[in-house]
Amino acid sequence: MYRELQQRLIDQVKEVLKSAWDVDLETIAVEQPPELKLGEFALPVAFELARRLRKAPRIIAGELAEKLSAALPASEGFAAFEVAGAGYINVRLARGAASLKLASGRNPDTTGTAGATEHVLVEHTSINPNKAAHVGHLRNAILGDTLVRILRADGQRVDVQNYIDNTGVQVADVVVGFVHLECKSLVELRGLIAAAEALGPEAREQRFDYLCWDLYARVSQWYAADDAAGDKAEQERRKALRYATLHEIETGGNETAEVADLISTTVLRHHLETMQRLGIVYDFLPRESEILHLKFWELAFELLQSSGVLYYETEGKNKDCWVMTRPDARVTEGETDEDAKVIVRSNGTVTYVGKDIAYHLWKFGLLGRDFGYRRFYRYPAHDCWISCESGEAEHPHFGGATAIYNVIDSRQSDPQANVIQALRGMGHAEAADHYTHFSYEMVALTPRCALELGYQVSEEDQSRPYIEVSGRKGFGVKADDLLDKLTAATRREVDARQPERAEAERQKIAEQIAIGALRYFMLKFTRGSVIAFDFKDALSFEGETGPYVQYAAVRARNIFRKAGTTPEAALAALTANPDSALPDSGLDSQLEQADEIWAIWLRAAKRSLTLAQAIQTAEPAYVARHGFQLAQEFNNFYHRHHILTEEDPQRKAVLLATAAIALGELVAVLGWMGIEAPEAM
RNA sequence: GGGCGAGUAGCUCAAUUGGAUAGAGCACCGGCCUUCUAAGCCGGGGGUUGCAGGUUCAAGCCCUGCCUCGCCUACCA
Repeated sequence: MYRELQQRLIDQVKEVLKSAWDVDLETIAVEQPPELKLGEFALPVAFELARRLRKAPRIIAGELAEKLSAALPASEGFAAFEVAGAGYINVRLARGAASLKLASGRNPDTTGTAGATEHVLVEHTSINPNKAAHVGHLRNAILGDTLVRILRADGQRVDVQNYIDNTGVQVADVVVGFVHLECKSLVELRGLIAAAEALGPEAREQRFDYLCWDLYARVSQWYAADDAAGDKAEQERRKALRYATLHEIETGGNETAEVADLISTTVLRHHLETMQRLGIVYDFLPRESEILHLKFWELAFELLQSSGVLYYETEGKNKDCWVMTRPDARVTEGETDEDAKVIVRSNGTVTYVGKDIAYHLWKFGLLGRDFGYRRFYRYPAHDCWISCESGEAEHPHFGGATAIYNVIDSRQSDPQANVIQALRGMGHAEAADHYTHFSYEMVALTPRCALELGYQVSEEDQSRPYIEVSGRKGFGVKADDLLDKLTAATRREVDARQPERAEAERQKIAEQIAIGALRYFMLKFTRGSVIAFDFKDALSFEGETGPYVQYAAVRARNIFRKAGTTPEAALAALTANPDSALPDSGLDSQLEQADEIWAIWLRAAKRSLTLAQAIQTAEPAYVARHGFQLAQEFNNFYHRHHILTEEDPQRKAVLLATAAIALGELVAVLGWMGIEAPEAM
């Protein structure tokens, strides 16, 4: 609602400027005064006009305020226009009227920026299926899932994809590990997996993706051939084995490929289970194996050639390669562009970026070919599909999106830019414009955390603020370990605070709080900052944390339970009495007198503004902050006003309605972040 | 060398994208549980926003030049 009033104000300011002074301004800055008592909007526009109109800002502000006051009557919700400071115009809302609107449910989520016609495709998680998920993958999945939730809250149609690179070198490395280091046959591997699965989810360390974690690190070490048997020749032999294995996997139809498929599929299932613990689900899992076998690249190659995006290099270091000019390249006429991006190598094989271009043509429905589909994983509410060469006859259609978001860390910004450049070069400007690389910085470990986990940390690394996580080195915090640790910590608290509750209930609450803590932790940082992970911060449940926000919601719920009423009834009671909106009546005067009560209504009114900002800037941290601030305001309100013992019925009605609005807003915002408000804490 | 990101309180981070006195959390110090749950509330100290210029009525934010750190920049995927 705040957003709509802000837009109304901007439009009116433009109109007044035009009619009174014949001034056109592109943008009108609107902000909020530093203190709530000064008003809800502040216009600094008079400063901008001072020179132009040859008048002091305060004079202009006074004249403008008067004209706005006449043009925007109280019936629209604006109560006063006041000149303040050196020339600001502060705008006050009619608090009672605004609150009544909110109480009657006129506070839409949707921003109206995209509309329901947009078909959005969000890709996130995309973990190489060769080892257990770690804390870095959690940031990706939580950011991606939250993006999906806020886009859906905005009314957009969103499909969620998790890309699976099941034929890449990372999977090949684990295949080399099982086949050549562990000397396991396909049959033996099947037995090993069955045995590991039979131990159940409690035997974390024996779980297959955990075994792969260790093996992957061992293989990476083994390639270096700096062990006893190793020399230069041995190193070459091992490297050759690596690429031969990769080649067999890419080609398919052999036992090596079957081993790879078994490994990647098993690990993938564990990733889906891990993410499901956090409430993260997917609609479709496109795999690289199908991009290869269904010849997506061959089609894309023709399109790239005919559009002139790719050209055959005849000279220089990229001789005999098909290359592409980089987006920011400065190419001089007649000279060889040595900096060009190689898409097809001189041996005829295609690079990762090439395959990615083909895949993205499919995403926008520009390739002219589709995957086969079959059901792969069952969620309580829906099926998750996976790509295959020829699948089920009846299936949903994925791809053909009008806008896409790729949640991928900032290290991939270069290849991402290459894909966008290719789309643009092929004449798909529309697609390129709606391609968002949702970029974020990595999660690293603090040196203290690394030492705590028992890793060897060099002197140099110890002096750094953080150390990069590395799957190759087996260096990192596994997602399930972190979740287990968090849940154990929340469970101890819940056991102490809620001893009378049943075991199953306590466990459920503990898990909800653990998820709240983890998801909020990953969302509170803006995308551009590296998260230096530390158990001390992640296991904190006080201050700016998920549990803090959850606790505020639980407190609000307790009020209604003990009062024997519901939030809906409290809001209905408020709106049932139309006189309450009049000045000097209960509602308006109470809100005027108590900024800490009004603060909650105002925060609730900013719902769509927050959503719009979060979407426009692709920054979920705005949502996290909005939730935290609301929780702070609610806790403040909670302490100052004791609702159940309030004797004045009119006053009690306002306080109850305020709690109702706070609760509704807290639950909604937590929902955007994929966090539940527990029954008790 | 080029590209991207970061540099703000002791620590971890914000700052409505150029606006009023740069804000939170943690840590530290001091108060508040016979109350709708203290996973909470109130108060306190703590800042030359990496450095130097510039643009502007107004700069943490924009421009120029430096400094420090991280990532990317391969016919790896």
